[in-house]
Amino acid sequence: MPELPEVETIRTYIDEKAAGRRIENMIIYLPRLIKNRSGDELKQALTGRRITGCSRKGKYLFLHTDGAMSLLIHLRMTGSLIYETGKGEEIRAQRIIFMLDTGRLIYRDIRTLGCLWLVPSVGLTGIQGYDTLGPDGNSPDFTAAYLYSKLKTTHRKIKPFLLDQTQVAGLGNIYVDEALFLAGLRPSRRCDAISKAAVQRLCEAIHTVLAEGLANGGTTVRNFIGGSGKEGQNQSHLRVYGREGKPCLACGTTIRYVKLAGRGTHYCPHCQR
DNA sequence: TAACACCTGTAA
DNA sequence: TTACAGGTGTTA
Repeated sequence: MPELPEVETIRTYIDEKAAGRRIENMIIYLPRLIKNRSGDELKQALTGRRITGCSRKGKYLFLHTDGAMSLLIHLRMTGSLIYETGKGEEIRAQRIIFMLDTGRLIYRDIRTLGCLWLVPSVGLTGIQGYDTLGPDGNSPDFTAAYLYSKLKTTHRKIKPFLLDQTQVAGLGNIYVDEALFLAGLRPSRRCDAISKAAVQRLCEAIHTVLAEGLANGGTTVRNFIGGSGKEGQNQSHLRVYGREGKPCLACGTTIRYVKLAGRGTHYCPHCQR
């Protein structure tokens, strides 16, 4: 479920449930998900450590421990984290289980595209995608002035630019389509051809759609996600994503679906220019 | 910058 | 059977 609002929803939940818990053992069903260590090395480094909290940057989760090393997690397409107490049913597609002093933390992932890394608890992680993240799209650092300075120097199309995590972190396919609709911009618009006024609208639109997603506990599409206890509610608030063939909520024009930069893309041909 | 690769599951 | 899916790193 992984764009910024979904990852942040999981972060809140995990921070609440797992902070203060001690890792007593680990069951690693799929060690290849751990990208920079063997399963045994991960187990060695984390067993006996206490989880001190969970933070997030972009779409990455950082599970902090009281030891020298901590755990960095990227959920990719279908990863999720679940905290369980008691016996419980076996969860489908569980890939790694952290047995805690109270309950257990389960990394679940249907498509197994997710990534976990053992990283230093302090300082740079050495993980390229993480260390090079741009400002979070919902942070005060992500301003219209920043965005304009980046856009004016590149001829890329705006949608792939916004998906580039080194420019702005946390946006994915859903929230980019939603933000471009709110800003009235075609996904194929060239970055250097967007006016200052439109950049202002786009910056505000990004803050708006991320805040909405967060307020609604994230977006849940395709029932197999679920995960962190409860599903999000933002799917019923989407304006264009998944609405191809349906009327635009603003003007009634049929929402169009095209492929852009390899991603399914939804827009209103009348409202977005 | 586009295609492909990594995977599994579901819907057309 | 095929296309597609909330992502991203590598390769042509």
